[in-house]
Amino acid sequence: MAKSAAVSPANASSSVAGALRSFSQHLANDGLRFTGERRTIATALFESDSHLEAEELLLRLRHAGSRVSRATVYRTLDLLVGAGLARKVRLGTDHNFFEHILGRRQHEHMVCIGCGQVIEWFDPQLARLVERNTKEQGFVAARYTVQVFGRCADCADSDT
Amino acid sequence: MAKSAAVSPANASSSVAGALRSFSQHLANDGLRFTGERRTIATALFESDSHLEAEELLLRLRHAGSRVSRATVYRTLDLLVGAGLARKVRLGTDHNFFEHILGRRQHEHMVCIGCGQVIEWFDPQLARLVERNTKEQGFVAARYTVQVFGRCADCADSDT
DNA sequence: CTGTATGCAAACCTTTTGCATCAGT
DNA sequence: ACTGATGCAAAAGGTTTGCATACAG
Repeated sequence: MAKSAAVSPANASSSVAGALRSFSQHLANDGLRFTGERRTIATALFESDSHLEAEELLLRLRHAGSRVSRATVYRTLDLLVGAGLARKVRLGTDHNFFEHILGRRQHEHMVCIGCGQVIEWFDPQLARLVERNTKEQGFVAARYTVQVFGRCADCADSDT
Repeated sequence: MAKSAAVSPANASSSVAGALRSFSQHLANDGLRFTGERRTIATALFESDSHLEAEELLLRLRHAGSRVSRATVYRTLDLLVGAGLARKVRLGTDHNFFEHILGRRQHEHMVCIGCGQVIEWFDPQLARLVERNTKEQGFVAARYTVQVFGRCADCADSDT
């Protein structure tokens, strides 16, 4: 699927390049190196159009002929999160998902407990609501996540 | 701390009894047994005034002289969640917390990344917001959780 | 009595880590 | 060259499971 220097999501390719540049700079700022493995992993995440688990990402890279190790995948994903270029989210399972942040506004997830489908949603009022409640406590929020579990339209229909 | 048939949170003792009754009925409905271990574990959770990890609960029971096994603690906590008497929440760490639902309205959590303190909060608009957004997708929500991470008032102050 | 539940310890699974080797800068 | 990065495999840590034994209904 993902070739070495893939072209993929056409309209996103320029932002992928920009994100890689940004990642590289973040690394340099911290005296860290922009290695081939890091570029490969970051690219795979940036080109993915939704949340991805570490194992799935590793599999894709392996299928594409890359020899990166599982450890490096985890280490790099953490670096991406630290650089503010990705987000780590829990969706009810026992492992994490990662999703890049490429100019998309923050969104939350609805997880269907019937078919596993994940729907992204956004409500401008949510941030305000969180802001209001944290401020009330003198709490300085850095980030927040919302997960809704239930049944999607299709699965709800088949409930008779 | 928690004696065998402790008196504890005075004002809650009657609801603890009610919750135990409810648990017992749920079990009976499913052809399951209300064993001594299940009563012990459920009581410990019901008497706890906030979120508790399985390991901490096990420790408390052991200190109180109980011989329940870790496996039974996990199995029983899951039963309680299934019975709608408890909630399993993730607060950023790699393990779950459990909190009983004894007539308290649903609340969300703010976790301080400085001192680990967890603040509970509630906003009547939140449920409406979630409801509105799920309905928009034809999604039937069963439950939702919100976690906010940041620095509490004290920790924010010590940031210079 | 019958079928569940328990305890124990081993298994699981994702994520992390130690260490020798490799490669950016 | 210097120092950080990688791969491998083992360790970790919370949670689950298989199985023989022990009880609730």
